[in-house]
Amino acid sequence: MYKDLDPILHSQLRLAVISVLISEKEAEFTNLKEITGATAGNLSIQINKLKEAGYIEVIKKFKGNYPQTTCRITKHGISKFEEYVVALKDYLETGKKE
Amino acid sequence: MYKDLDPILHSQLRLAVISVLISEKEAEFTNLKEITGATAGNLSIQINKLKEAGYIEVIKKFKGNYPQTTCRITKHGISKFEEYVVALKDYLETGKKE
DNA sequence: AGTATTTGGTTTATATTATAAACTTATTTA
DNA sequence: TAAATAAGTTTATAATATAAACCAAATACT
Repeated sequence: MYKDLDPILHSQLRLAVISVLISEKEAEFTNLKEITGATAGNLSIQINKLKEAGYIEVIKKFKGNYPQTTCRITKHGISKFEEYVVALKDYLETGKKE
Repeated sequence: MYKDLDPILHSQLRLAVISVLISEKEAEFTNLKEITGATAGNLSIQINKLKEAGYIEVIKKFKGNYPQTTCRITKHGISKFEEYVVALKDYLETGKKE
């Protein structure tokens, strides 16, 4: 009961990024920015944290003349997300505690 | 998609407290401390935040010679929790976004 | 051609949160 | 009567999140 919630994932923006990457497998910075409604600065930092933690990989290329940052979830990221969802269930499912 | 997560509830300890109070309707400080594994200081602060936000009510009495702090969830707290659970689902349910 | 604006970000600074450590008041127990 | 325990609160510090400022290059205006 009440296992610790992974602090990397228990953050609205990082969780949203991972959520997108779980269902889409790959997403660009600008796309993530639009979907999440985050500011570029905040997104930049949170993407870096997810990268540092090994939850995502970040690929920097050029698309035409502009830089392009693409994010992809890693296996580690997927399994951490799954753990997080399981842990969180205990907090959300009420009336089942003893 | 990706509605904002209530910052009052999107906190491991406050969420655990609310989760307990949803299923048990009433709990004492020491009991919450034990269940959540939190330090007394942290719990004291988070209980106060929940009270300030009107999510719980705090009743201070004496049990024998010792002070006793009892927490109870309010209607507002219940509805906020329900909203939070709904909002969070979008982050957790994968492969259903468009 | 020169300047303003946009794109796609990063870095730095600040405000907010969470956590831990120290403290308080009173009560038991040795 | 000194030490330990109970039940917290307050203060200080560390961690996070957010916003604001900045940067380099590209494109658009005039």
